[in-house]
Amino acid sequence: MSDSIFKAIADANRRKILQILKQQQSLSAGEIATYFEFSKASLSEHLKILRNANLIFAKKSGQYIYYSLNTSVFEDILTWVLNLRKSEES
Amino acid sequence: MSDSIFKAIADANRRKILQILKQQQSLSAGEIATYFEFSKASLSEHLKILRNANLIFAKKSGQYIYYSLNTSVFEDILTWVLNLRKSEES
DNA sequence: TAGGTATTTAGTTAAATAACTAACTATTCG
DNA sequence: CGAATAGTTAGTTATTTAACTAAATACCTA
Repeated sequence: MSDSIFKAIADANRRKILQILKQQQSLSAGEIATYFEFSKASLSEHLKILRNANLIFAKKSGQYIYYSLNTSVFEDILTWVLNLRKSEES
Repeated sequence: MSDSIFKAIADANRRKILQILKQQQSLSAGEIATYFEFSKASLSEHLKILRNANLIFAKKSGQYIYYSLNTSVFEDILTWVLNLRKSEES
């Protein structure tokens, strides 16, 4: 279970990106940027971290790159949490 | 949903502490320290971060402080993950 | 009370992180 | 081709984080 996932979701802005993508299905980097105050370069860095953690997909189409959630990776976090939550079974 | 929880679980050593406490129910700081290479002062800092995030309980007994998991807080993380995982419902 | 053990706090340092601006790459379209 | 747009990469800087050692606090026991 990759450390990069936990690092990725440790940042509030990145968690916000995930929420936005949950709601909007698929958005270009520029569209995501409209939700934030910081520069596009900063957003690009956040997207890279989310991509490296496999939390989002990127699909290039023309001059745009569309991002969407990779919901399957959340299963891993889920498993981790459930394991700690349950009082029996190691 | 507190940022401090995500920050707390972002560190691999702290996640290891949670796993150890899951298995052992309740351990003193010194007992937890035997699982790690780093100093007791460093461990103490990690425990403080986990305590501030409400992920663990501390109960003083004589000269020892016993730590245990606060499993109820994992419900919050669970809710967060489930919300992102499900494809409908915002 | 003095000495020992357990743990935390204070102060420091090195490494990691998040932001910025500027420059670069890729694509579109006149 | 050349300009405009979208996005990333490079390089810098300030802040945060995780570690260390040393000192402080708290409790126990002879």
